[in-house]
Amino acid sequence: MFQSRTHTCNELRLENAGQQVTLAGWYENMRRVSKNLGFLVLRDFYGETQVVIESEEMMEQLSGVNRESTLSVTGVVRERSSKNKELPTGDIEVVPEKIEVLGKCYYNALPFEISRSKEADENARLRYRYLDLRNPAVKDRIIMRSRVVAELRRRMMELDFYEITTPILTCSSPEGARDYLVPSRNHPGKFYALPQAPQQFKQLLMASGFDRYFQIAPCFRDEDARADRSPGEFYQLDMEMAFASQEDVFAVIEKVLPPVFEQYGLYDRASKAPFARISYRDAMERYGTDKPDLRIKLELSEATKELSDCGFEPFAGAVVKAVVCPGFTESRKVIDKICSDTEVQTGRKLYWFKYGEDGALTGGISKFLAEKKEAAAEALGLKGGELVLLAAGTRAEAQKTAGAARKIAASYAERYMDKECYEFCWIVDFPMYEIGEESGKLEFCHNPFSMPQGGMKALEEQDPLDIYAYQYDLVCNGIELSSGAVRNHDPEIMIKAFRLVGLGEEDVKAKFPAMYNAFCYGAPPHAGIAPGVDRMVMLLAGEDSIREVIPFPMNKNAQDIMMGAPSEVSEAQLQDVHIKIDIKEK
RNA sequence: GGCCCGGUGGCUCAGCUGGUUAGAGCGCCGCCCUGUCACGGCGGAGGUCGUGGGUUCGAACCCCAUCCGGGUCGCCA
Repeated sequence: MFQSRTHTCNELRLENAGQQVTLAGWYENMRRVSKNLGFLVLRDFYGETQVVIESEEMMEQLSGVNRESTLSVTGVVRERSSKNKELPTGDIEVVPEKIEVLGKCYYNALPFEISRSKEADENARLRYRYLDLRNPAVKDRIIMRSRVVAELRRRMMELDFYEITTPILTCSSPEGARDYLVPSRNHPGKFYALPQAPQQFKQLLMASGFDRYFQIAPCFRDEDARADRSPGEFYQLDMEMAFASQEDVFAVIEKVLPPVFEQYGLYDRASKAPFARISYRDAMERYGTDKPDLRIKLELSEATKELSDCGFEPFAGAVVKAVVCPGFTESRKVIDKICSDTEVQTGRKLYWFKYGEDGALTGGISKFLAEKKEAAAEALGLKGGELVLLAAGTRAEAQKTAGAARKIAASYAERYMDKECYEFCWIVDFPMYEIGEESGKLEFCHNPFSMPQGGMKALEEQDPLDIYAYQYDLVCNGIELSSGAVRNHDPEIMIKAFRLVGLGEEDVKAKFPAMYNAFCYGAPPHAGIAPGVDRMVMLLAGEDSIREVIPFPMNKNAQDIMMGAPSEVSEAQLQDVHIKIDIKEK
């Protein structure tokens, strides 16, 4: 048996000098100064400690040991003659009497340098994730995630929410993302599905009489990955409240999230309750997106009336949206960059002109605007010194392009952005229905379980396209953290809502039998939300890739190249679950 | 599935308009160095330039195909 450690590698200080100690950890590095003097760095979960080698014998013993082997070091703590202020243990070193190799590293060339693994090839990092995670900078993200999750739990419980687990093996749901399927052994030809979210179960908990539910819930969706969307599986802070309105849900989130963001995030400022509430339509008009970054002080202006018939061909008969950038002093080069970046991102052209201190129009498309100068200046509130960026097209195209230009302009000119904070907002009043682009027919805009604003009366009397849902998104710094809704708990309203898109009572019963039946036995009005945990931690850590905050992430193609998942299975296993493989050749 | 970017020693990358023997830093090996802390100095090993085909007197570089990785659009109630 090896000697137990007496201290961790981040524990010893000057006052420990003279003590006999045993440390254990990874052999990170050796700075060899001579034949009989070298400085070995020992690293464990907690930190690192310098071990000074002063004998030729011990130097020789270690010359046969590869870095990243695990060692046990027993010796005496000594004050360093030259201290390292950068290191918590930098005042001392351990003079070893005995060094024992606990776990040999068999390779003298690693796939990448541990301390620089973040620069290594993604594939190598994933394949050797256990080496990647030895890098403190990588490991710290995972620790942070653990602390954030613990803090979210603590705060939810403090608000009388109960964490309740819901099934992982459940049934396939007809809407939404592709399911992950699990074949059933006892029921030939039938399948379980992994839940895309605990949506129906949490609503059933409400119908069961639970008042406040939450769960750090694993969710499974078989959809393609993005930098901010891990393939296959992810976690949500899923919550639901009975006898609750939209405002009740907002109040909980506004209480729970800002302190966690301030405590664990890059920035120590987060929005205070209440967060800004912006209707979906307003968000599109003012920011050109339904997930606005409110740290950017610019907003879109409407210039259709003044400019659509100014004689500039691309504006003719089009909606024109403008981004007015006051006090713009950057070079022509920067303006060109804003335009080209916007075009790359949206596929649409961005136009511009400058409004001088003297009221003169210069640059860009200014010569087309001479006649409309006064009207435009008034409509856009120009005072002098502005750069005006212009986008044209259908309303949606102009909004989207100007929205992108707003973000890009702010990224080139710092004065338009107070970067060092977390700006939350609620996007509310999403339309209940829309005309599907493919079908050309009326469809649910988001979630068929949402309560239409105005209830049955709205469904019966209003144009479906004018009906809003009690459906909301939580947005922080331009990132969508969550959708949520006041649910439709009334079977009659549910059926009516489905009727409008051409589905009937039988469809509701067939697709969501448990929920429909449960709601026929007296259901509480309820509402909830489910912010993405991975995405929140990513935002707090300032990481651009979601893989940095997941302990064992899959690659873009939903493969775990370390474990080899997905993998083939034996014929016997397939027979057990009544599966025949039939792969079509390309 | 579409589009964009990339693939060059173990790792990160440079390599111009196609032109001698494909370079650098890190790591590895050897020698030197008694206080380093990204230790330093000297020397060395290590390359089918993703793969296949083509153009050319000549290809890491140009063309075609293909594989792999990342990003993005579709998709994600």
